[in-house]
Amino acid sequence: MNNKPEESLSEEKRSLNFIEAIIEEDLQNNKNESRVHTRFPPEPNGYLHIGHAKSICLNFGMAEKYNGKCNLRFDDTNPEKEETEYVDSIMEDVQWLGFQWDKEPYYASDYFDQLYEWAKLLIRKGLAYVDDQSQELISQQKGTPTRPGIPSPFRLRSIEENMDLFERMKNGEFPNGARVLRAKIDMTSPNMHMRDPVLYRILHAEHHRTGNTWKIYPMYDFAHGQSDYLEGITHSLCTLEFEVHRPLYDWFLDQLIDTTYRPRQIEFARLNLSYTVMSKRKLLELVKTNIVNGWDDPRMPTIAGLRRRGYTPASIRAFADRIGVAKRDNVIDVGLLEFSVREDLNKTSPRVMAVLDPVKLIISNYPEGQIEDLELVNNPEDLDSGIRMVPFGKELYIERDDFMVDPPNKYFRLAPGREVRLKGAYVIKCESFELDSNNLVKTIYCTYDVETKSGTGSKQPKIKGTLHWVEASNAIDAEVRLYDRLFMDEDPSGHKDQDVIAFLNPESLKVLNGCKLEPMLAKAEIGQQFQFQRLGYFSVDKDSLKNNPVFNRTVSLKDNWTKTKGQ
RNA sequence: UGCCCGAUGGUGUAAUUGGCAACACGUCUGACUCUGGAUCAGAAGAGUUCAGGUUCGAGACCUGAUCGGGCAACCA
Repeated sequence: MNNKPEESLSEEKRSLNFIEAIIEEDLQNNKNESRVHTRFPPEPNGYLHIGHAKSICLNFGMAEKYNGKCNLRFDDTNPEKEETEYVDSIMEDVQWLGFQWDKEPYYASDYFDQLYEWAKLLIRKGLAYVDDQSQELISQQKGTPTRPGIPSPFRLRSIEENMDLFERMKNGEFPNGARVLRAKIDMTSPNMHMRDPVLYRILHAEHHRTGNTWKIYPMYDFAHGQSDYLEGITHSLCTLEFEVHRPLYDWFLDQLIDTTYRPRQIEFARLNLSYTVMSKRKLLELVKTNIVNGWDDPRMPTIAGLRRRGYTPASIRAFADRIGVAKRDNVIDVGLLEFSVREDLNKTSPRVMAVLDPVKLIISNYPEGQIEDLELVNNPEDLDSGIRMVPFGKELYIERDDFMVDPPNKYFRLAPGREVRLKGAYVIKCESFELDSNNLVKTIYCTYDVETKSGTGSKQPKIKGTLHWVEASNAIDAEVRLYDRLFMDEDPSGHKDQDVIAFLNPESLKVLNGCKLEPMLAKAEIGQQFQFQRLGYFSVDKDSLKNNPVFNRTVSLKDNWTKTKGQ
């Protein structure tokens, strides 16, 4: 596990976040035998995104830090939305991030029998009843946050009748929506969740694991706390919107369990990222409407998308570490995520030469037909990475951006009469250039000075600019995909009157063909990562073909020139 | 107009029993550089939403207000 940034952060005396403070207090008080057992409880109804990554790092992180355990539990109580495809992707993503759950993955559906028994216990205790009313009626009677609700006419049904009806619900005697099982709590509670919440609904649907054995399914509230209890969870971390559910979480446990052991729900603020949408519903919509190419489209904030984009597990963990946890709403600058990958990739990825927008450069005084192999350092940040040979010759490609016919004086690159260093090769001087019929530069003619050869050359003049290049006859062609933020608005979901679609960035994907790469890249394998010198970090996409590798730009290098240029 | 949360530089997070606000990203200088990257050195930027109160002393405690978020799915 590459966790250098994490290490360096934790070496300093880091103050505790509010969850760590609670855990340490519990530990001191010997609460729950001083165990720490957390869980990551996704619903398998979509792919995990960077917001889940925060939760994963938190839950598994707390377990690691306090020598505890962390379960993976699928919260699969709604068969209509859940699929095994999602279960698989979630397991893959959690492991890819570098975490391993305790024992086997668990499922709320593992507890359906126990939950059913508990529901009957509630009925026997006179704390639950079957309501025959329609959804609309129940919702009307619920009142509003400012107005108390009124009791259902079925609230006073006998225990026997409730038991009978509930069993028949279970047996599938009634159609969807005909009846529900409700807790009998308080229809006037200021907390809407305590106004006789629904415990079970009738759903004639096939469940991804239990198939057709169940005709009734528990609601989240009736399943979550009890599942925590059954798994021995001590600290049940969830996001802020569940804060008002906590009294109910505790109420069920108090009614159903008589041990002193209790899991405790603690809420934290979910992650928001600028220029990004995070709701599963909206992400699903992007996928379904083909605005992006699937859940793992590199523009998606999904873990699968980030992975395909070239983000590393270590960089995401470092990111999660840096953003911290608290209870106030927050919007993290995507720049911080980008910083985290750059930081990681800078130390680990080999440098290579790639010209994305090639223009031909001819060195007039270089021997015709001569090719020489030059030694290039693979990664100056990691001397163990060694060197490689790169062919150099009379005809090269350089980046179109690296030549200007009439440059401003702060331009350190090539221009008529100016000198520049070719990375790892020679200093060249531009003598002339040729335009095509569209007035675009077609060929640049230079001369070189043999004496200036990198490393061995006797002349090492001070030269401001260094360009990357690729020798023409040995270059391989590639497709390069440049990604930009998917949305142009800082807070695309923050507009009540407009859908996020209105803020899509039309230039979020630019596909470049005919890019020229140094020959060793022909052997690059899917998922491999490189720094294209002076351009950014790129990783080999799964769409790559034998003779047409495809590279995704993970993130560009920081670039002061674009900044100066823009001023 | 009910209940529950929250409020600290541009953005996040910190300040352990109250002792004159720290760290990271970003921004701006400068050095260095065969990546306008990295690295290194430095700077600017908040007096902690507001008003009262407790105290020798409050970002921390109390009261009230303001602002923001959440809660009325047979979703999670």
